[in-house]
Amino acid sequence: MNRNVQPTIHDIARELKISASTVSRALNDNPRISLKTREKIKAVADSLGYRPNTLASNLRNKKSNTIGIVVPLINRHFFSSVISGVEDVAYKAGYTVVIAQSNDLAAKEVNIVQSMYSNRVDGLIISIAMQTEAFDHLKLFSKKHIPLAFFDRVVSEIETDKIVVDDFAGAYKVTQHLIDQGYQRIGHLAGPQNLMIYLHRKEGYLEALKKNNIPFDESLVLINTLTSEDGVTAAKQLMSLSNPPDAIFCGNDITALSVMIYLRDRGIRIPQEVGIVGFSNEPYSKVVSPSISTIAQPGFEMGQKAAELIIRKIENKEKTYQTIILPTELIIRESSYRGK
Amino acid sequence: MNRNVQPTIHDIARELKISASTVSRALNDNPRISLKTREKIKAVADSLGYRPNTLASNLRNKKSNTIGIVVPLINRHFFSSVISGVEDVAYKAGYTVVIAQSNDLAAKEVNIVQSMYSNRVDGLIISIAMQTEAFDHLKLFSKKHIPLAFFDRVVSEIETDKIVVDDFAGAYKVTQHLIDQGYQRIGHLAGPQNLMIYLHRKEGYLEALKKNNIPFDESLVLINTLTSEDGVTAAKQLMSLSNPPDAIFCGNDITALSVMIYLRDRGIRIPQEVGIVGFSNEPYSKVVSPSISTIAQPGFEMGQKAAELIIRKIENKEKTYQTIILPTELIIRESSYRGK
DNA sequence: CAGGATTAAGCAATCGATTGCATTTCTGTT
DNA sequence: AACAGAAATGCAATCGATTGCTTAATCCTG
Repeated sequence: MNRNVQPTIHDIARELKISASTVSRALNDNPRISLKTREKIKAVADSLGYRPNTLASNLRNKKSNTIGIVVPLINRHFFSSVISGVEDVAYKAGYTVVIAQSNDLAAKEVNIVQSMYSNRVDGLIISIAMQTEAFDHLKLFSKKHIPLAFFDRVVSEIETDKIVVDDFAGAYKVTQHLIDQGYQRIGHLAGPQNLMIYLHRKEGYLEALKKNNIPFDESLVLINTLTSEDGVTAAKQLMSLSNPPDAIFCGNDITALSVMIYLRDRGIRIPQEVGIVGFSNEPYSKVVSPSISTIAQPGFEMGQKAAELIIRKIENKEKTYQTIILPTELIIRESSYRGK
Repeated sequence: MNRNVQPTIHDIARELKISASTVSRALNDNPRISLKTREKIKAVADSLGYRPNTLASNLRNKKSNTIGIVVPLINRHFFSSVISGVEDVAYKAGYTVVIAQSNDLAAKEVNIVQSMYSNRVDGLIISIAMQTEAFDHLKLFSKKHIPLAFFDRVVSEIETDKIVVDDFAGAYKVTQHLIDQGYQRIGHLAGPQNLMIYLHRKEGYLEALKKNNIPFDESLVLINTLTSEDGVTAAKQLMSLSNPPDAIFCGNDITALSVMIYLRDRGIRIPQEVGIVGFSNEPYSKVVSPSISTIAQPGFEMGQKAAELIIRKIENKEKTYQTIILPTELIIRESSYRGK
């Protein structure tokens, strides 16, 4: 009954007894077609409810006007902020954004990236999964000269655009802050050291200790995957040391929160007895009690920058790669402030 | 220098001196092609680094294997959870997810939806913008028989699949809870009444009052857009009444939090003097102090359900429309618990 | 070993939009 | 009226994968 079919330029052409090429040109406002016919064609297009088939256009033009973005987990404030930033810029520039989440699984990441390649995305923005340690799926993009940009969790062995925050400086700042507050034995929950961000955070921490002549105690640094549960496990381990820490720099706010709750439930006063700082400034860190000191990362801006960079590459306005290091901001809150 | 070109089935065909159709069939494991040639072809495909061009395939098959999802704001826990759920199911079923955010602007929503149509998404999942009041852009989908599903913020005048939570029951439960706790004058911050969710929440609230023979006082119900700022403004207005409320049912957790902070800063004790409840169970609601009582909405599950429904429609396994009403859960926390 | 049955593979059109080159139509001039 | 030159439009191939219909190759059996 109902015509399910979607009209094409040929339908418009038939209606007006002209050729499809004229219709195509008219709809693209090509001056080769007289204004009069152009208007006539557009009127018919409207009346038929014509909408260009982007697929066909993309195939012919070898351009999908699509940017892919791969994140470990969409449902995470930092990442959804980045996506939001990418979408914001991409939309304004006429690009569609395709998203996928790796769930921090290397295997899924490989699949996703290959599927994005098959979908012929014009560019790919990615923050790699925790487990990812082989990069052939990503090298494919650079090999084929398809623009690729990393953000946050970057791969150092692939030369391309990168947007990161200054993790080292952030970690240094936050550690120095703990020291300024009079904390003496500062522990650190670090993330997987194959990821630069966590390595840099640990290095910033170590550097701050060194600058302040605080001896490094290996037993105070624990490496795990920084889940909520990891935080509890680590807190248990740290506090059962014969000489437990009086402050803990957690690799992210998720562990900072779970560590804090664990300590609180054990009757340990924060920040009086133990100081806690996190990293990332999750929305809840500001409103929990005590509120959590942390390092703010400009997620939305990272997304915007990543999108801008990749679009410049796609449109060939830029040839050279750059690494943009965005500044972080130390946010001092209750969990580490003893009024000094 | 470097061949930037991506090999096609024709390249494989030329290599083996066979026809492209055979290659196509072989790669799709069509039994019409002998196992021997199939393997030969796959080997060559591998060695050339062949990846099918999904664009071409989609054009020919009139199917994009893509599902569009439009949300007001990606960067919002409930919505990113839904997206995550959609992505989860879609990925497993071989679909790509295209996202866009309307920023709660009707005009942007219209643009996005039209662009998704042009991109020939196989189905569209959407939660409409607050301001959206005309629905021609969405009717386009139902008119063309392209599967469409609403979640959360649905349009009642379009008949299609819908996934909502039981806002009425949730609001009833949470209001009844306040009454059980001994609160007598219960105010309500409501959202725009053109959106069913907010209308239903208000109705659930009214019904609970009625069932408990509590007279309805119009001055206790304020309608706004439920931003953080709206919460403060509303709290000010409510508390300056000659007979202010002793409890406030906020239309979402965002306003619940801002109302709570406003009251706290004015020295009003929560829950002793004023009880607060929210709606949506944002991640921070559990960890703020006092923690906020709220209604949990299963965002991830909504996304999964929406994806399942729309995929069934896309693949023609289901003809009839359904409205799935997911149950909500009342989570009683400190902000409204006086130990009764 | 002929001839039908079976198996394997190729031809060419198709999806819808785009574009280089060719053709038609119009305009103005002598 | 005829014609050059400009203006307007059309033809047909292309992008890469798919598929109905044929054709070619191989097999089997009397």
